[in-house]
Amino acid sequence: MVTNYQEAKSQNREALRRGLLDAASRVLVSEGLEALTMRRVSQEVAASTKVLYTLFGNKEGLLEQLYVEGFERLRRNLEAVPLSDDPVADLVKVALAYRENALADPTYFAVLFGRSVAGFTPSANSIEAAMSGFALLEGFVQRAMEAGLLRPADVKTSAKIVWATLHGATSLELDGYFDDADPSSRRQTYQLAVDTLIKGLSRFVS
Amino acid sequence: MVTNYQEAKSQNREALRRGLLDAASRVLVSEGLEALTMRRVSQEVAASTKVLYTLFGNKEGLLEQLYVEGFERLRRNLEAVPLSDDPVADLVKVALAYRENALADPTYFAVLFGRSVAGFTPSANSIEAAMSGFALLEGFVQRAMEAGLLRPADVKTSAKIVWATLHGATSLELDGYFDDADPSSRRQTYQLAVDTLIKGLSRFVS
DNA sequence: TGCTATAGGTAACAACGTTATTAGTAGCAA
DNA sequence: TTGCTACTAATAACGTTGTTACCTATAGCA
Repeated sequence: MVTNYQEAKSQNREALRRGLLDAASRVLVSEGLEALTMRRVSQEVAASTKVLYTLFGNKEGLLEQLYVEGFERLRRNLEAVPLSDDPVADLVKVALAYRENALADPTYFAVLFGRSVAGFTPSANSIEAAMSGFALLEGFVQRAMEAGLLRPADVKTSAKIVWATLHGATSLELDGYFDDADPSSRRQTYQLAVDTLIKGLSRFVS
Repeated sequence: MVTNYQEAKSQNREALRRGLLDAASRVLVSEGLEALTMRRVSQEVAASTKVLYTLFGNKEGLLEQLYVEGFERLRRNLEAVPLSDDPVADLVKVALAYRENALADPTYFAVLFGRSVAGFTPSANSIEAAMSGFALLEGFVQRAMEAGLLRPADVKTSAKIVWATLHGATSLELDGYFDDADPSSRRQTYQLAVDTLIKGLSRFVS
């Protein structure tokens, strides 16, 4: 039947797409962004570059899929944070998870937020798909605000402020501007940034 | 005399270097990072690419000079902030200037903070030279802290936290994640981020 | 006037993204 | 089985990029 054929074909396509994306991820994480060439990725799966072009269109298309994948990984890592009965403590935990996610795979972080990846800017469509991680952050903020722990304000704006702080501290550290002696003091700087942020958002000052 | 000859030669070299760097700046600002090729820059000054290689070594050398130039521009823009007798208000003004600097020349911002500019990572030497802008920020923080307006803390760490907030909010806006309806609401979001930061750092809560 | 050093132009090389051409394969109908 | 159609992938090529080997020319000096 035609439908089954089409279905099987699209399943094959999906499996192939997934395999190619994983190959690209492997190259990206283990060899860096410079090594992520069409030839390198295709040879990773022992095929020609043509496969990449039929499935992703061009390199920008491949990068866009990696971009979406990177945001999914971020969301999964933020979702893995266990909830307690203290919304503010949970917000701090998710803040730390943001940094951990970036430090675990810095090259992915570069795909998500490195401007200037040769002519790559994610489509509005991809950006929207990527915002689910932000929506998650927004949930944490809303929860703390509804519990009366944060000063009443527009939730979306407050969440943007939270994201900006986490993102700025993480970016500067990854770019080497927090090069204190040891890694633990960098972690402490991040911790203090989060503390300051919470203090600024809090209804009561401790 | 040898010294004069050498001096004249090095002056010429310096003038030439400056001219090439300005040409590269023009291309970068007006045509974007993709257009910044060795051939494009050399044709901007009607010369061959060889000149760029004798003066900068390779493309990474040219990017490194643009990196230093970008941080000097940032420092100049931050220095242009007029001082008042309110250290906290001045800190807010310098915070706004950070954003303005980035929005004025986003491509320069990409050179400074875009990871993944094809294999470009600034040398430790350049990073150090670039930190003068940060030192300036540190001065504003110190002034406000010594006036008793900010909660006593390590000045350098507090300045890092300030920088992280400004940088995060600016980066996310430039990357298109603050795509509210109009630009003025983006400015307001940034303003609120700065307010929250100040509140978190303040000794007294208003 | 020659000698030396060095800077700059030309043309080429290797690697990259991309595509035109070609070959092969799977499904379908006779 | 035998053609026909659609589509996929391999190959080889093209244009552009960073880079360099080779050559030329110019400036200073004896």
